[in-house]
Formats: sequence, C-alpha cells, structure tokens
Amino acid sequence: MSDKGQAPKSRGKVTIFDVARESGVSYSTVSRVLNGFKYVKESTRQKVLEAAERLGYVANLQARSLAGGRSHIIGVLVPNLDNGYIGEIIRGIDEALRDNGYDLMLYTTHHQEGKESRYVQAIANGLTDGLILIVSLIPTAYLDALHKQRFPYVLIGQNDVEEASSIVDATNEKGAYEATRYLIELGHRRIGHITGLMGKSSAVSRLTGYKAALEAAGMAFDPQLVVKGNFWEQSGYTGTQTLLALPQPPTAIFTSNDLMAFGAYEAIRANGLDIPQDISIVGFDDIPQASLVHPKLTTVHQPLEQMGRAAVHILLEHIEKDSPPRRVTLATRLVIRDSCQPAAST
Amino acid sequence: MSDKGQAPKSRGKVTIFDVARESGVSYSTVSRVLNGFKYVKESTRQKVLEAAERLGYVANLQARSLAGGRSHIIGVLVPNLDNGYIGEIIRGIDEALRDNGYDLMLYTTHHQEGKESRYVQAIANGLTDGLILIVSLIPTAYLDALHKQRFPYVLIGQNDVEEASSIVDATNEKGAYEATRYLIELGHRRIGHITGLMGKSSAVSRLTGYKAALEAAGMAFDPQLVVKGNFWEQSGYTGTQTLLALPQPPTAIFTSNDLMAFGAYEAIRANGLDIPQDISIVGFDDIPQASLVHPKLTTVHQPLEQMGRAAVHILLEHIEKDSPPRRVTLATRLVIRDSCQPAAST
DNA sequence: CCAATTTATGCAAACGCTTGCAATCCACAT
DNA sequence: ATGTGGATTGCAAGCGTTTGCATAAATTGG
Repeated sequence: MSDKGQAPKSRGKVTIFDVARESGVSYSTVSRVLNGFKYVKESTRQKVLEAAERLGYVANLQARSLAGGRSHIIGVLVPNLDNGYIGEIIRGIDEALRDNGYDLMLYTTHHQEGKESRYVQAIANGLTDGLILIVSLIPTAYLDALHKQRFPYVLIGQNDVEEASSIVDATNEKGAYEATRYLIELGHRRIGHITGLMGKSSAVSRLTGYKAALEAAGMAFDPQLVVKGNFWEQSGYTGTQTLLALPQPPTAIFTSNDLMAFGAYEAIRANGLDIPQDISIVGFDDIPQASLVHPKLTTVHQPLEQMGRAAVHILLEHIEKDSPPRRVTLATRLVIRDSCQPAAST
Repeated sequence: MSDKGQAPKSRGKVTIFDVARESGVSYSTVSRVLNGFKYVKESTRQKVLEAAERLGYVANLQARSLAGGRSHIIGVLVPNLDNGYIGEIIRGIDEALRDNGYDLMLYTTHHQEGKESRYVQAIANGLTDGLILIVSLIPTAYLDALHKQRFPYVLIGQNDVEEASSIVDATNEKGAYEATRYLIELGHRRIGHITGLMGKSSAVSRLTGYKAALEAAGMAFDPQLVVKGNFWEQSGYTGTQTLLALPQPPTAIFTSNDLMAFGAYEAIRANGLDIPQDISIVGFDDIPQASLVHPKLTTVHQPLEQMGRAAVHILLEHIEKDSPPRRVTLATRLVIRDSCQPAAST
C-alpha cells in the first residue's frame, strides 16, 4: 500500500503559482483570470493567459473542486450499456457536455439493488457538479436525498416522479397512438401489443396510446391481444409466440420497443411466417439496429441523442444559474420502413 | 460567477474528522484504517470502521487524490461511441473496474485532431489513476508523454506501437486466416476482401491473414479482389459495389469488420442478389448486431468484453504493483451463422 | 526491573485551488 | 490639493486527505 515506484506525478506539473510567477502577478489573480472573474484589468488578463498558454498549464480538477469550485464533471448513471437505446442517449450527453467544457463520468449500476443509491451518495459527495439519471426503475430512495441536498440532477425517460425534478422524455403516448393508428390505416383489425416493463412510465404511456388509437378508430380493445413484456428481446420472442398461438392471431404487432420487435422477428420466422407479408411489426425507439435488420423496422423514433443534449442543457442551467426544475418532452416521430404492409383483405 | 444559491454542499458532509471524533482517535489513525495500513491495533480498527459505518462516511475523492492518494478513477479514451465494437469493450472495462472498486471516466475524442493529446494531458494531470486507450490511429504524440511521466496506461487493439507499452488485442491475422479458409473450404474460388483503415494494425493483420489463407490453399492472389475500406458501413457498401462490378465478381466476400459487412448486405440486395444464395459474407468483430441482421452474420468473434477486462487487470497491476508492460493477445473464433453457403458448383 | 525494540497513534505540513477581506490604485468631482 | 468610491490585486484561510516525523505504549531480552 505504501509502495514507491509509482508514477512520479510531480514531474513537470504546472500550477497556478508557476503561472503567477511567469506573469508577475499573484496566484489569486491568476485564479480569477482563469475563472473569468470580473474585476481584472484587461492587460493583466492577457499577461496571465499568455503565461498559462506558454507553460501549458492545465487546471487540477481535484484541487479546484476541493476548494469549492466546480469540477466540471457530470456524472451519468445508467443501468447498463447493453442496448443501443442508452448508447444513443449517452452520445447526445457526451457531445453537449464536450461543447460546454464538461467531462463525463459514467456509472453503471447493472441493476444491482441498492447500488444506485450508494453511487449517488458517493457522487453527490463531491466529485461531480451534477447528475443525469437514466434509471431503470423508480428511484425515489435517492431522489429524495439529492433533492434535500439541492444537488443538481436531471432524469431521462421517467416522467412519473412526483417531486419537482427536472425531466426529459418523449411523447410516448402520442408515439404509440400514431404507430397504432398507422397499422389501423393499413387495414389491420387485430393488432397485438407487447408491453414494456410496466414499472416504467414509458411502458404505461405506450400502452395507453395503443388503447387510445383503437378507441379512436372505434375498435374494441381485446385484452388477449396485449401481452406483458419487459423491454428485452427475449420477451418479444415469447410474447409473439403467445400472440401467434391465439385462435385468432393478430395480423400486426406493435411492440413497446425495438428490442422486443427483434424478438418478434425471430418468433415470426420460427413459425415459418414472413414479415411483412404475413404480419406487420412496428417498434419503438428507433435504435441504430432498427435500420440494420431485415426487413428494416418501421418504428417510432425517439430523439435519443437530442434528449441527452436537452438533459445536459437543463442540468447546466441548474448548476450555473440555479434555475428551477423543468420538464421537457421531445416529439417522437413514426419512421416508416419495410416491416409493415396493408392487411390482406380477407 | 460568485453566485450564492448553489447547492449547499456542506449539508451533511461527513469527514474523516467526524469519524475520528466519533471513534475517539485521531484523524490520521482513521485515515490509516481506511487505507488498510499496517500498524493499527485491531480494536482501534473496529472502532473506526464502526463509527464510519454509523456516520455513513464516504471518502472525498478529490481530497484523497489531491493529497497524493489514489482517486480510484480510471480514464477510458475512445474515439466515439457510434459502433457496437467500442460499447462491448467498455462493458468489459466497466465490469472489471466495478469489481475492483474503481470508477470510470469516459472521454470521447470524436476524432478531433489534437484533442486526444489535450485530454491525455488533462487526465494524466491528476484526476485518474490510469488510462485505457482505444485509439483510432497511432497515437505516438502523447504516448511518449505518458511514458515519460511513467503514467499507467494500456492500449486496446493497436499492436504496432514500438515502445514498451502494455497492449491488449486479438489474433487478427489468425482470425482472418480462418475466415478465409472457411470460405475456401466451402468451395469459393474468388473471394473478395474489403480492408479496414490501413492506418490501423488490425486492418493490416487481417489483410495479411486473408492472403496467407489463399496462399496456403495454393490460390493466386488477385489484387482486383481487394478493395480499400475504412471500417465504416458506407465503405462496405461502395466496396461491394466495386467488387460486384468486376468482370468476374467474387462469390464470397470477407470484410475486415462487421459494420462493413452490413454495408455489403445492402449493396448485394441493391443488386438484386441474395445472401448467401449468390454471395457469401464473413465479417469480423462479432458485434451484437451481427446476430440480429438477417441472415445472421458469420463472423470472426473478438472477445471484446474480455479484452476490456484484460486491459483493466493489466492496468491495475501497473497502478498497484508497478508491474512491467505486458502484451496480451486473446484468441478470436469463427462463429458460423447463416451468411455463407457452399459455392455454386459452376 | 531497565534498556532496546517494535507497534500504535498524534501533529503538522503539504496537495493546488477558490474566495472573503483588506489594502492599493486611479480617475474624477470637489 | 484632497477626498471619494469603484476597480484591481494580494494575503491568508480553508477544502478533506495522506504521510513523514515524533512520541507514547507495549513487548522483549538480559
């Protein structure tokens, strides 16, 4: 534990003292220049900036945030990285952060119970200036804690939190409504739906949208046509098997996300049927794979990257301007590809 | 810049002093206990640990690493998050890190010139204990710097660095050899190859493996059958178009990665041909999408997750034991799926 | 039973930076 | 000249930890 031979960090480390000496001012003035402080004479500012540049000064983040400044690090808490959905959001976050001079700390929980709150605690403890949470389930436990600490955070894709949290999500219900309506317009009369994890508000909203579309079209809602899934591919597969085994199987299926649509593809093929010839499929999310599969998946596009960006913007406002919580809902959009076809006119 | 109203971080912050008071020892003793120091009486250790637990103490990372300890943060530098390849590696890294009590800081360069070295500088400056680099091109510029600072780092998927760096990669040449041999065994005699970005050693090795397999089978190498790609889907598409336009088009194509194989799929379909009926395809990497596309892609599996893990293990050894550089090459494996077929016996 | 070790613990000094407070400037009105 | 007050700048005190050095307690050996 007390080994020597470690990297000699001291090597060539430039501090604000060096910059101060080089530019002939005090170290506090250097700090002020570097932080864009108001009362600094322009000529001084220049001198300092030049010296810093010349010496190749790079701020030491720990020192900075220890001293009460900002670390310019944002923590992103995600359940996992397994599915394209989250990757897309992270891309958006990453880019927006980069544009604003922040760095990204990634925390994955892997759905381990209790771990999430532990992380949040550790994170809020100092290292990060704020948090973006892409949570798997409702995280009341530590939201409370964050809230009490007035620690800046934003939630993505979870709109059923009672408190005054900042939230970014998409028009889930409307998206589902349009997807279903599209199938109806194609002439489908028996449309199956495989739900997402019902603990997530997005899954609930999508189911609601599905029902609403049926109702708007004057079609009866048949409980048999709705089977519970959990957002994972496997559940799309088994769900589809269930639907196909029905006495009167559906001619189209709307799955609550793309991953389950891929599972549906498998199941349909396993039954010797063709997409879209025999069955039409619509997904939700529009992850990158959606346009890679064959046939290309018709799906409800969620502006994932944009959602990530939006979350960053809100978070930064909280951090820098102490702005009040905000809810942003971005528009989804039906992307029509090759997985649907007019219903065979029986 | 001097705004109040910021999160009152002070709220409920438990420090080492609090733990010291609670357990009736000095703060340095607490520090020693927390760092597993040798000379501490067992009873004291217990007292401290209990007090820490009771108070919910969480170490402040900035302070710790400022004071010369370890931050327990590892930086991971990647070019981007666009392709499944990198996501898989990160998953491996993430898990291994988690298992060892480290956190992950993610840096994306987006291929911006000069940015990489800037990051490396910032990172090495203090925040992270070590670095894992999944670089797009040969990064000599800052490798030197890291090396001189004796800063711990590991490279993934880049084996042509002259210096004594730690490197993790896969058996690229062997993998390509086997992929090509497989096609030969299926009876194919005109086998195309779309290369990766030739600035990357992996692309070069795969081309070498391809040639070696041809030679081993006593087949002549036809330069026309090799077209340059860049690892992106688009180049797989155009590359395939080029190959198909040949007077004697190939009956099978081996692409230097999966993404390009997907591009090839597109091109082949665009030409009204069928996979594997008319043309067989083999990819490289085995990213998650490979088993999602239709037909499922036969490809050379790289143990990406495992590579990430390996990188972490080596890095941690460097950090904790100051061990010497090591090179690890993990075995690839041909995964046979549905994208190949025996050559039509003309 | 005392000196020499070995084991435990405490004090104080960093680590590099931000910031409140006090001191110094300087332009302008008196 | 002579205040006056805002614009600038410097000093010193932390922020929460780790660690070298010094000291105290416990052990050992003669």
